[in-house]
Amino acid sequence: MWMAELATRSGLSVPTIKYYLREGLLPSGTATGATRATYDEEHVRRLRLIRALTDVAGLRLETVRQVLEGIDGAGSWHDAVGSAHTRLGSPGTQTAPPSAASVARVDALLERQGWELGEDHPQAAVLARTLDALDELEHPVGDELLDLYAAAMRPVAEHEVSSIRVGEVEASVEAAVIGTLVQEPLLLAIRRIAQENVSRTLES
Amino acid sequence: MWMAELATRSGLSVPTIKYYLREGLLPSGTATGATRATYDEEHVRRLRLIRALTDVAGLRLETVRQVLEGIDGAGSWHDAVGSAHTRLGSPGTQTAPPSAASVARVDALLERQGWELGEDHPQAAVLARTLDALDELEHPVGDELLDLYAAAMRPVAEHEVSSIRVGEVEASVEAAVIGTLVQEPLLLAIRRIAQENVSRTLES
DNA sequence: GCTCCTTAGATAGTTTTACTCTCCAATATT
DNA sequence: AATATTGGAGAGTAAAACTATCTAAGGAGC
Repeated sequence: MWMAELATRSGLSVPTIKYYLREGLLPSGTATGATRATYDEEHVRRLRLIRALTDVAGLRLETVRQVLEGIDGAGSWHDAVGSAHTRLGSPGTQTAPPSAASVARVDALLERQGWELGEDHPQAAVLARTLDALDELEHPVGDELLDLYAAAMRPVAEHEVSSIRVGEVEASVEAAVIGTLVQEPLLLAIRRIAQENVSRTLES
Repeated sequence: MWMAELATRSGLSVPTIKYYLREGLLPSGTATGATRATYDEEHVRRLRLIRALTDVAGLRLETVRQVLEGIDGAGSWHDAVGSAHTRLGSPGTQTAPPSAASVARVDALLERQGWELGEDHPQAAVLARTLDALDELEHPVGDELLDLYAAAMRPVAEHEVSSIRVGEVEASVEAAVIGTLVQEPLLLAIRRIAQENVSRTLES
């Protein structure tokens, strides 16, 4: 298909797609001359993934680019998710290093849960920095809440990982990123709904 | 304290604080003349909350402003969280209305869980739109995953809500917003760490 | 072959968000 | 009285994500 069809199929404008090509988010089509190129279903899928990662998961384009590079270079679920997590850092703009106390608390959590993580893992840093932020707000969270979160996420993670590992590795690498990033709003929305219902029950 | 001290105490620059004042994110200090005003601890707290909501929870300033208005006007946990959720919509930029099929699936989920929610609740819309997005990515999620998420979030929500209701209502309204929004990265980071560990276990 | 239309590729312009800077007159401080 | 700081207002800036324009080269229809 040509550019015009790619635009209608993906629901994006031609200038936007050109912009994504320039930014390295979308691979070039197959050139059929100096001013012509054809695109395939893979390009449509890629565009839909880009929009899901920006609109649904709330990632910035630069982060999307790095995540996509990770997809293209990964050889397994573990690779893909690890790569995505490495690029992600935090959802916000935090960059300051976490306090030693919070890092120790995260290490203790991993120890209690029997979880292993490489040195300087970005999610561990996010965890520690968020603990710092909550302390500064005079709203510290206890280890029991962290353990509760871990206990809640363990079966979720088990189901999510195992449900993806049925297909072949190549396709499942993309599925890994979708399962991790695009499903996040699902989990958060359900948490918020649950909170409101608990709150309503206690109120009356 | 004066502006200069407020700046050092909050870690923000004077122009940034002036900007927040202009944008209605921070209430004015007590004027002691035409060109002087004093600020108190409440201002320091408010600034720290603003930075946590932007840097940690990833909210835009306009959303922060609406959430803060909700805090100031709320009379209970339920009010505060409900107001925050109303302003939030989705983390990304989604605005299109969800499909009828997804809305029906969300209604069925609420029914199965015994949860009630007002008409057109924003989190229900986020849920439905995310289901649509996952369908378009040819990565549909089943009702069993939604139920698993709900089962995982139920005890989490119960703990979070009940642990806040110990103090008086006034202060707990702010705690409600912090507990909901600022703790989100904690939950997501722990989910990602859990996923990596499950993945590592299955890999070897 | 000729005309018209679309396209690749490049450059420049726009919009939004979140600041950051500059002024000015009025105070405080010294 | 001299100097420094502040409140308030307006303009300027930087980054992100598009959006528009331009040019020359094809290709499609006649």
